[in-house]
Order: sequence, then C-alpha cells, then structure tokens
Amino acid sequence: MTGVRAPVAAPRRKPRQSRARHTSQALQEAFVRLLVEKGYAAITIREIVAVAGTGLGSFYEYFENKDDLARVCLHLRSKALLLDMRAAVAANAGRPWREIVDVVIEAQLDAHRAQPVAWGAHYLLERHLSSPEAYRKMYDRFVAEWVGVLDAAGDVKADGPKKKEAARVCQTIIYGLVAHTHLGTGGRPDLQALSRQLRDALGGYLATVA
Amino acid sequence: MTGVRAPVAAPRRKPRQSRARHTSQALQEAFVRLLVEKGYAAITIREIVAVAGTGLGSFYEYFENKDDLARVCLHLRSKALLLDMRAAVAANAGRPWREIVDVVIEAQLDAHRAQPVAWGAHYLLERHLSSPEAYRKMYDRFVAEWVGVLDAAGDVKADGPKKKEAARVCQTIIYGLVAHTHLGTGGRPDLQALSRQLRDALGGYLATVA
Amino acid sequence: MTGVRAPVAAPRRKPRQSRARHTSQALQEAFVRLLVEKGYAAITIREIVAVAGTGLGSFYEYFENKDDLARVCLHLRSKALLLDMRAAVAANAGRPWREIVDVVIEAQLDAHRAQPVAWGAHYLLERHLSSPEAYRKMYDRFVAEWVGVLDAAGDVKADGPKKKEAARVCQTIIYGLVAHTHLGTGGRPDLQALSRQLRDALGGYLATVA
Amino acid sequence: MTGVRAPVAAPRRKPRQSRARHTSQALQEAFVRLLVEKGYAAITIREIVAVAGTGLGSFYEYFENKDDLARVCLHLRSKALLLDMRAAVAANAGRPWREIVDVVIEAQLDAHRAQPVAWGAHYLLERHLSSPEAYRKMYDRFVAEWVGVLDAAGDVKADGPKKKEAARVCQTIIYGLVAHTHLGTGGRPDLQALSRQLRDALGGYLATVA
DNA sequence: CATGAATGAGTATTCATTCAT
DNA sequence: CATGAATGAATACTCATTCAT
Repeated sequence: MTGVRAPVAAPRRKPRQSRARHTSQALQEAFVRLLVEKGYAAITIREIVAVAGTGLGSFYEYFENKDDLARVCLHLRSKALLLDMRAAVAANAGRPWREIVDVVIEAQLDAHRAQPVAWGAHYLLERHLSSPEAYRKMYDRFVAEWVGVLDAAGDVKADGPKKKEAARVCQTIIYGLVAHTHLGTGGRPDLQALSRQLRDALGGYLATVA
Repeated sequence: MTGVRAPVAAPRRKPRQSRARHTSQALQEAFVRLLVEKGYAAITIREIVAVAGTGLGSFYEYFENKDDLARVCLHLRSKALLLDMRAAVAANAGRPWREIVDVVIEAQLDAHRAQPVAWGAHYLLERHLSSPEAYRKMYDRFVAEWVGVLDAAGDVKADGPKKKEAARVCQTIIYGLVAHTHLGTGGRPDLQALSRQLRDALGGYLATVA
Repeated sequence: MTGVRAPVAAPRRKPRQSRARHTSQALQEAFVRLLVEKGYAAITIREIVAVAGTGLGSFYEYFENKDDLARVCLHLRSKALLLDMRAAVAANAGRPWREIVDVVIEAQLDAHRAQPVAWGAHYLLERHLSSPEAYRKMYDRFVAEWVGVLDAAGDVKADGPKKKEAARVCQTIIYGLVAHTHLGTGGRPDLQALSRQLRDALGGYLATVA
Repeated sequence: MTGVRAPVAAPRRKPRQSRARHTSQALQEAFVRLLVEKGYAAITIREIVAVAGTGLGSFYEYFENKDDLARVCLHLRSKALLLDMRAAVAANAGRPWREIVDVVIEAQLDAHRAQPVAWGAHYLLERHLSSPEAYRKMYDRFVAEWVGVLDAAGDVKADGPKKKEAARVCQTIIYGLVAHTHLGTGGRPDLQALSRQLRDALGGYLATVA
C-alpha cells in the first residue's frame, strides 16, 4: 500500500452499440456453446474469448466475470420467454382457462422448439448458477405471469391467495416438466410428448382446484 | 469413504470405526452448514475442516475432494428418501392409487419435516452440482420407484410406456413442488400447503390420465 | 512534452499551443490531485484522464507514461524552486552568510507558502518515485546551488571540499526539515515554526563549521 | 455467485517457529537482496520465492503480499535501531548533552557500519513504500526517542514544547544526513565524514537553541 | 489533434493436494 | 490415524498502450 484510500469516483463505462453489440453477442454465443460442450465449471475466460474471437480484455469490457455473463444470458432468455407467454395470453384474453393454458403451453413449446439445445444449456446453467435469491426472483416473475394467465381466463373465479397458489403450482409444474425434458434428454427432447404431459398435468390440476 | 453407511442400515460398530464415523460425520455436517451459509462454490476444504474441527489431512482420509463429499451427502439423503417411499408403498400395496399417492406424499413430507433446513441445502446442492448424467441417474431411480407406486395400486391398469410416462410426470411434479417449496422459502417451508398442492396436482394429473 | 514550460519563463503563446497547454496542464493537475487522494501506486492512467476530462489517447500525446508525467511534475516544481533560490541569492550577493541564508530560507518558504498541498504531493511523489540515480541528480543540483549560496556570502572563506561538504549538509538539513514538515502534517504545515527551525539549524551548523 | 455471504469466521493461521522462522527469514533476505539489485517495483513474488528457495504458496503462508513483506522488513530494522539508540542513552544518562548526542550518533553509525548495503536498501524501501501515515508513525517513534535523549542529558532544561521541537529537528537532521549518505552513495557511504557532519549539525543546532 | 474500443502481456493469488512427522 | 506446512498448477483480472476513426 502506498497511499490513502480516498473518495475518487471510480469511472466505469459501458460501450454502447454496434461494435459493442457484436462483441458482447459473440461472447454470449461462445459461452453458450462451451456450456453445452463442457459444463460451466470447466469453462475459462480465455476459452470464451478464444471461441468468440475477441481479446481477453474485451471480455472484461462487457462483463464483470463469468457469473455476470451467465446471469446476462439467463436473464435475456427467460425474459424473452416471459414476453412470448404474455403476448400469447393477451391475444386470447377472455377465453376459458383450458384454452388459454393450451395457448401458453404452445407458446412456451414454440420457443423451446426453435432452440432446444440452447434451452438445454439454459436449464443447466440455471441449476448451476442460481443463488436462492436469484432463483426466487426469477420464479416470482413467472408466478406473477401465471396470475395474469388465470386473470385472463373467462371462467376462473378464485380469490387472491387461492389464485396465487394455483399460479405457483402451475409454474412449478410447467417449469419442472419442461426443464426436466430438456435436461434429461441430451438435446433431443420429445416436445410432442411434453405437450401432452403438460396439458394433462396442468389441466388435471386446474380442474381439481377450479 | 469406507466407514460411511446410510443411516437406515445400522451396522454393528466396531470400536475402531468409531472415530472414523465421527470424523466423516463431522465433515458432512460442517459441509452442509457451510452450504446453507455461503453456497457451494465459496466453500473451501480448509473451511470445512475448520468448522468440523478436524485436521486438513483428515479430509482426504474420508473424501476424494469437495465434489465427492457433496455426492456422498446427496446420495445418502436421496437414498434414505427412496427407502422411506418404498417402505410406505410396500405397507399399502393393493389399495387404490389415490390412497397410495397420499401415503407417498406423507412419507416424503415426514422426511422433510424432520430436517427442513438440511433438505433446503440438499436441493441447493443438487441444483448446483449435478452433471446431466448424475441428474438423469438420480431421476431415473425415482421414476422407477414411481413405477413401483403405480404397480402397487390396485386400480391402475396402464401398459408399460403409459405407466412410465405417468411415473415420470408424477416424479417431476412432486420433485418440483417439494424442491421449490424448500428453495423458495428461506428455511420455513409451509408443508401444510405443500401437502395440499401435491394432492391436488398429483391427484388431478392421475385422474386425468387414469 | 512539447508545449510544457516552467511557469517562470513565460513564452509567447502561439494559438495552436493553447489547447495543448491546456490538456497537458489539466493532466498534471489531475495527477497531483489524485496523488494526494490515493497515492502514486493506486493511480491509473484512466483515472487521470477521467479527472482531467480528456480522452484516454490524449494522455499519450503529452506523456510517455505515468512515470514520465510524474517526472515532469517533479522537475518543473523543483526547477522553479531552484530558480527562486538563485534569484534571491543573486539579489543579495556579498552580504554576510547569515543574511543570505535567511534570504534563501524565506525564498523557499515563500514558494511553499503559495501551494502547501501541492508541495506535500511533491515530496510524497519524490519519495515514491526517485530511483537512486534520479535522487542523486536532483540532490546534486541543489547542492551546487548551495555552493553558490556560500560563494555569494561575503564572509565565507572555505576551500572547495570543505565548502561542498557544508553545502551538502545545508541542503540535507533544509530539505529534510521542509519535506518532513509538509509530509508529516496533513496539509497544514506550520511554516512559522519551520522558518525558526531552519534558521536555528542552518545557522547553528554554519556557525560551527565557519 | 452461487450462494449467500454469511458470517462464517474466516480462519487464518500463522506458523509458529523453527521451520517457520527459517522460511520467513529466507523470504525477507531474498527480498532485501532483490531490492538492492533491481528496485521495489520490478520485484515479483515469483522472483522472491525463487531466490529464497521456497515454494510460491509459502510466500502467502507468511505474508499478505509484497507490501506486507516490505513493511515487516522496514519495521524490524527500524525497531532494532531504536533499541540500540535507547540502550546507548540509558547507559549514559546524566552526562552533558554534547556527550550523549555523540553517543547516540555513534550508536546509529555502528548499526549502519555493520550492514551498509542493507541500510541503503532500507532507506530506498522506506522512501518508496511509506504512506503518509506510516511515515508519520515511524517518525513519531523516533522523535519520542529523541525526547528521551534530551531528558537523559544532565544539562538540558527546556520546557515540553521546546523540547519536542528540538527533538523533531534533531531527528530530521540525523535521519536526513544518514539516509542521504546511504542513498546518495552507491553502497560505500563515508561514515567517517558522516560522523563529523552529524556532530557539527546536531551540535550546532543544539548549541543555538540550548 | 482527440478519442476510446480493443488488446494481451504480465502477475498476484487461491486452494486443492501431498507427505513427513 | 491425524496433522498442517509446503507446494505450484491453474486462472482471473488489471491496466498500459495502440490505432482506426
């Protein structure tokens, strides 16, 4: 130590666009690719930048560390799913719950159908990374979305607590089945069967508590 | 790893095992405690032995490394749960599925009721640690157990594939709800509500596909 | 480094130098400010340009690196002091040594009085930075100046070696007391007391060896 | 990030003796040797352990980092000097100040005579490393010692503030001359001349203010 | 002239693991 | 069987410096 710590504002800038977008994107893609190949713990920053084709320093220009990059990937993907779900619900508001749930199921499966491997990596990463807080936060976002789903249904008349519980259970069921299907099958999830199982499980549960 | 036994099979303890048993146990307990406090990645071997009150070298007398210790903890706990489940089913073979499922639910909840914090740590650990292979293996064991559950029911007559699918969905639902309840609530899971949710979800699903 | 001049020699400023002068000046001032706040080792180029409000690349337009900037700051300041000292001596040549020494003391203290904080930073920097060579070089310049001081006195008649030794001791005493006063007191040096101490110490020493 | 920060006591042990003493000693000696050879900033931890003949990890077993090691070296050496000084004064209490000052000068010079190169490194290191706080602290310790010197003299009767000022000036003079002699001459300080200069400077100053 | 995104050389530091006692 | 000092492989990360715009 040579001097006195003092209140000098620590500057930290984030690049804005174009080139930035490209580099950051490349790093994210490299990361996901490596994630599938060798698992989170085994990935080094040097590998990520090697695969991304950027310099080592560039990594730190865009992300704090490996966890930060992972969190960004996780967040972007689940946010997109959330939006898909919301859009599907909005387009079908007022219809009976059975139809709306079907619509939500299909919306989610469509998203997963497009990139099954990436989703596999996503669920893997999520299991590995989440602190309890991050886990809860993400979960709550989806539960809130499910409350919206039930609200949108024309034939659901449950009070607040009941509805929230049902939303939580629905989210747990769909998340469990979808995640398990993508985790348990190495890259070739049977989305046909998954669709049926989801309908049976969610339909059965909601029919019971409705 | 010699000297470690699942808590159900109580062997005659030879005097010389006594200290060994004690040390291994202490290490496991220290590990679980640290797991809850700071998360898997942040735990070092040095900390484990410090908390356990043993020497650094002793750790390596009992475990290969941190992962090994984690795997042992994970394995012992889930094996015990599996045995509880099996025993409950065996004692109620032939009864209708709704009753047997209730029995299974209660068996699992009893186990969780006894050590809610430890189970929270268990689910945390499992999320963090599992490689896809380990995950599948563990899952398959439980699915097989659920096939047994359905077999034991007097009123289930589904063919093999159908039955296996149902077993998988049941396992996913119960695992998802139980794990989420223990992860999402910081140490104070509402097992009352969980019990009801499980009955509704499993009952609803099975009623649908029965 | 072109465009930088010691404050005493005021050259005609060509328009095109204006911005350059400004940028270089801003960098120096930012550096000195940071030096006081957090110490040499902790300062990064990025911080300097952030505080100076210039671009990162601009730093390298004016300085080779951090050491270069430091050396420039150090050199400018001590050169100015040297010139002040010389001017004071020249204006009082021929008078008895006691008076001339008083004049030199006052000249130095005047310079320090004007910017006590900057001088604190200067001594800090000097301690940190100087290689033995740089240290010796700077010291020799001041010792030579002190030889001039003794030469200018009408009542000193010592031979070369004796005179050089006396000059060295004088420089060491004045440097030590002034530097210590600025280093040891956080920004509020008691220059009144320092003046008295310098007169006593230098006067006492020279009276002894005269 | 994988978990929750929590209040688990961070264990840090320090080896005690024998082997410990040896390793720590070797590291200190290697450091001093490198310090003379290439200067503080250029030294890497890897070099230190290479010269010391220990493993890389061992360095961190005994020191926090390079600064920590430097501080320890600095502290040990100046503490030893302080003790020498004190002992010399104690053995001559009551005698006139001129004699006691001579004794102190000789005590310090004896210490420096024994290891002129190491003392050169010491002054170099001190200049490089000291934060203002560390600087002040060390200085104050020596000033307090000088108060003791003046107290021990049979013929000094100054009041507190006056005495403290005189002590500070004496310390500054002796420190300045000794340090400069060791810094300015590459390893071959003329301690004969230094002794004379110290007597003249301290004697002259004290005679003036006495 | 000014800028700041990109770069990677260079090091500190951690922490699992060994093995002599 | 237990211990903990010694070890060094493995990596994260910083920050000076460049150069295309």
